[in-house]
Amino acid sequence: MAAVTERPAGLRERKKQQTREHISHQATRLFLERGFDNVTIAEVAAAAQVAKMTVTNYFPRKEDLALDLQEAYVQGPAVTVRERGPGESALSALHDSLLASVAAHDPVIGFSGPAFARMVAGSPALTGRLREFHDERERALARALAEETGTTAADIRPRVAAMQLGGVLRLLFEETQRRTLDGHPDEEIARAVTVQAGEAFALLEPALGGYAVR
Amino acid sequence: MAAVTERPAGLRERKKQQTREHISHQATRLFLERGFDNVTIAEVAAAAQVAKMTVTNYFPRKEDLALDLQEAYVQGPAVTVRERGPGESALSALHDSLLASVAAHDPVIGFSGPAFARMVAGSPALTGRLREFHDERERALARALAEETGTTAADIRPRVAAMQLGGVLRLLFEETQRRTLDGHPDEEIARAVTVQAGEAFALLEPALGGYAVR
DNA sequence: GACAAACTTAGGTCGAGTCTAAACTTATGT
DNA sequence: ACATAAGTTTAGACTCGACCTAAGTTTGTC
Repeated sequence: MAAVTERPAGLRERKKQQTREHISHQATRLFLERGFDNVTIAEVAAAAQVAKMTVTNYFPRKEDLALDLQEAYVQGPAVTVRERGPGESALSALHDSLLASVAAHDPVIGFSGPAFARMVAGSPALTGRLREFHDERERALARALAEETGTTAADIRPRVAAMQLGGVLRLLFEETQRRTLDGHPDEEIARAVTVQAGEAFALLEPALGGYAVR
Repeated sequence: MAAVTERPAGLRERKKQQTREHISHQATRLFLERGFDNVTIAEVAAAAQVAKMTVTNYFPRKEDLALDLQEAYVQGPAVTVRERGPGESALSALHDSLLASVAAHDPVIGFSGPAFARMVAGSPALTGRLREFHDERERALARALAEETGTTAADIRPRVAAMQLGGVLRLLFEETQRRTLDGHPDEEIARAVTVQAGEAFALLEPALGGYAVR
């Protein structure tokens, strides 16, 4: 049986990856300097020395030039739930995973630095895109919970659970961003958010502590 | 003391209101006929016999031409919580209010008819705007809960509660829309959603049954 | 080295959103 | 009733993101 995931990694693939990163890097630099809405795709293309069309080929939407955490952000919680150990609830798996990310100052949960936070907060297009990510994330989590608890597709239970769990993660993300905008250092934010995470997950405990225990 | 809310209702005000409704009516008609993304603002302006600029004066974003339920949608739950009777929890007030809206086939909670549901589902711009509404709604609800329980602004408790309560309302809205898209009659949908509402609110009962009791 | 496949490029179109200056309409003061 | 101020509508131009196409360039393969 051939390894399907193995990549030949030809010259073309490497060049594409390089071009993609080069464009993304130039774009991020410009966005942080001058704000997302004050930079046009044409300027990004000029800075990266490619055609406008090449930029939009790699990044169909302008927002994707600034937010390339999509995959990790959307799939993270669903993966955490699927990969948790035996005897563990979805709730505690997500709590543990979050605490680890907080301790590591993971950008995916909001530790993106003040400049990035300002860029996002200052652009309706970016906050809108972030909302889409939250939405997809909740749906991915709902699927993970539904397929595990083996209920029918119409059952609302896993969706309510995913809404609450994803919702708490979202609130803590927003909290991290807000404190970053206020100029607090990551260490201090990590301590505060750890406490808030404890409070928030404790509030879900009565409803979800016994749900989805493997 | 003069009644500040009283309006002179001059000719100018009346004409503006008329124009606004006329534009909105023509727009909705065109959108339902041909789909939101297949109608341009210029066409709406032509149908209403005004200048393009007049359309965008009244409706800064194109999506607002189709979604004029904003105010009721966003403020509804916060108002319900503020106006509930003594001894009642926020949870049960919202549950009761929702059941009444379901029984009345209220468009604001998703009973908008198949054509409207198709229009919304078929347009990323509209679903995105709806997400913004959900967001504002949750924040309005969080404010109502926070000012009542008298906690500090940094306290995460009311935000978690608003996330859970607003989230359930959102899930039930989506469920109503989904069933409408599937072609089921309102009566049947109302019965099914009433049951699901019971299940969903019951799931929040352990966490929120004793919270925000007036 | 030739050919096919994949990628990049220039140039154009469309539509939403914004701006401005001028025309028009309603309200107000004498 | 008239003049003038204040508010509204209008045409036209402009920017930008998104999409399309046809031609050109690079990479992979035989």
